[in-house]
Amino acid sequence: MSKKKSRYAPTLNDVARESGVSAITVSRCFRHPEKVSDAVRKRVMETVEKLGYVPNSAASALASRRTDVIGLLLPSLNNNVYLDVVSGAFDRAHGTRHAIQIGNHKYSPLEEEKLIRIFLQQNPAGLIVAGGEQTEAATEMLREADCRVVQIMDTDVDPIDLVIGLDHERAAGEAVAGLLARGYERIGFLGARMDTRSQKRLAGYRRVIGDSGGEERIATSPMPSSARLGAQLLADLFARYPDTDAVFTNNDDIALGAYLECQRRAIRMPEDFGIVGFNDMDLLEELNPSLSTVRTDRYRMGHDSVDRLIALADTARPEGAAVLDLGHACMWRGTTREA
Amino acid sequence: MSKKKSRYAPTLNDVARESGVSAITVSRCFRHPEKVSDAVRKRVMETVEKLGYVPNSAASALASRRTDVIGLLLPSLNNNVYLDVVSGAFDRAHGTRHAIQIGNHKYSPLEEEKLIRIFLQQNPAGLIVAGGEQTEAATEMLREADCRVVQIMDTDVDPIDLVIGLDHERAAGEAVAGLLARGYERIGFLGARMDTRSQKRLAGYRRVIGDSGGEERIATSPMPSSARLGAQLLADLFARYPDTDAVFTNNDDIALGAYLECQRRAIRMPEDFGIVGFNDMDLLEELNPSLSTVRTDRYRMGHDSVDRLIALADTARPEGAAVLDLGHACMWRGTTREA
DNA sequence: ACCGTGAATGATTGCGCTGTCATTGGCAAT
DNA sequence: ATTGCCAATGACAGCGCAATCATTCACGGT
Repeated sequence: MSKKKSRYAPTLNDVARESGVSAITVSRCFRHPEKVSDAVRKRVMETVEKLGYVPNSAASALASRRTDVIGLLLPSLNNNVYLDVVSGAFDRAHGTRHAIQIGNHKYSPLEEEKLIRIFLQQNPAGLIVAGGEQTEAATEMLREADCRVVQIMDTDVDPIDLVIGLDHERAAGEAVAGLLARGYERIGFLGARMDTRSQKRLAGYRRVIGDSGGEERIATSPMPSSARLGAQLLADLFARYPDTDAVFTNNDDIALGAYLECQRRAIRMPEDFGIVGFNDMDLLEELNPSLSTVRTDRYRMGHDSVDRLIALADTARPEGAAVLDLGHACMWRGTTREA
Repeated sequence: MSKKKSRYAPTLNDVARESGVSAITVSRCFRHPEKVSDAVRKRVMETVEKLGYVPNSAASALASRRTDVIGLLLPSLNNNVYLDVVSGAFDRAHGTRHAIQIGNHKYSPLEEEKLIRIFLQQNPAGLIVAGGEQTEAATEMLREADCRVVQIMDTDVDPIDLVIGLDHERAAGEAVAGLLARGYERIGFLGARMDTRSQKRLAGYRRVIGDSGGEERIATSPMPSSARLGAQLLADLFARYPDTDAVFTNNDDIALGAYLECQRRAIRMPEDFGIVGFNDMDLLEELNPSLSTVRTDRYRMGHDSVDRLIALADTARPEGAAVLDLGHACMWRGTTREA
């Protein structure tokens, strides 16, 4: 046993010799099992078990010009929203031969373009990109890509193969309309890290407020979301619009901050003030009163996009791109009055 | 030209031809830049830029029997604790040629063993494993592995190359001792998902309670942590020990649940009841009163383990394994009295 | 008996890169 | 001038696998 090298790692050839078949037959047992007779496959698989053979993915990738890697490009890893996506993606990939490779571009389109180039160069089995803020070059690469691409989070992006997301503008609009329906009249918007999705939520807020003839009351910050920032934004909003009686927030972190700021100011919820968050993080349902919010199914976005990519792997680009709207659900809970 | 294919993807040879050097020299510019003269390297790198060349990692891995992948084996992806580790690991790997490959074994040692086998077979640049609950076979594989292994989270594991973590038993003991020092006398323990780390925290609780001559008051559940479960566990504890005046909890989710249950029961914190959580999730500092907890540096565990692995890649197993204790910090905040 | 058919299996080749060893040439010490 | 040495660069082979094409063989229809 040398100090280095897992030297006895068996190869395809070892398995083939041991099972009395040719190497390619062993290969087929993994890649195209339907092309091998049951008897042979069983024998080969027993040898595989016995020797502890694990295919060398580098060799496989080199020979077939195709890896089993599904790339998952995200704008952040500091956010529960994306953790849910990751979790769904990994759950679906688990037990398949596919691996998920995460890339984090930190909301930088240039960084994203770089990652897309690197990922595509490795011939992935598929690619999942979050959000539709790519550079032109990146979009072009995705269009030309030799693998299927799933765009997640938003539905209103320029589709390539498949889009799985929701309509943030509509979801926000519905939440704000729900506040109006519940008798709140002077509704504000709190938002942090105003990326495109946040912009869309703001647009939904504006549309509904505009339609209702109400006044826009907006407090935003380019900083990343946090509860602390949420409290500051609400304080800011109150400073400018003291009679605000409800807020719709960009996400649940901000909502929690606003919620706690209300508690500090002894503002009664839902009687005198309403809050609606966005995303439905588990924790916040437990508060008293519990937080009203808009539920989005991030787990399923991750899960289903991997599911579709596995199904679509090795297929040609479909004629028309499909858009899967997973929708949303307004969860009216304790921080808003009854309708 | 086939119907698809990132067709003009340039290879090493293209770069070599274009720069007027041999292929191996281009290779060296990437793998061993110090062995190439500055002039040549500059010229080659310009060509690389010009052609948009990206090395084919499969070919590189096959030829060198070494990938640039650092495996990160985690017991869960539904938990902020591990998200922080992931985040730190990705941040450190960003911009290097190394990629992080996550594996999620969902607290199953058998699954972990399988993942370790698969990962090692790909000749990773390094491996990070969380927790010390491996099967014997898994431990053996890690010991024989042809790459450096970093064990994170705990410090009291049987070390292989490098351990980066903290002493959960000690941290818990300190937290409980802190509660005693703050005048709480009938202290309970709430715990969910009693994995080894939770067991260690429980052991720390027991030690300190035992030393103080107090009575053990323990409510645990095998279920995954959640705020809801925390509330239930506290209710359970009160049912059995109505005079409990403080709890140390397994983690912050449980602590939040206990906190909210106290609010529902109108129990005053910190006067009549103390709570100390574990992990220091950002959100909970914002509560009123803010949650006392034990801060642990998960981000740094992820970050530093990648950092060390990059430094140690291609080195032999060191003689003595090193243990890096990142320590912890008891954050005495609003849910506990002054000392 | 003959052929055609198709399922099962095998032989060959090369994917793109890097380890190894060989070669070149410049320079300091003799 | 000669030697030895080292830095810089190159030629070649082969990593482990799968695409491609070739071969074998059983079987049913005529």
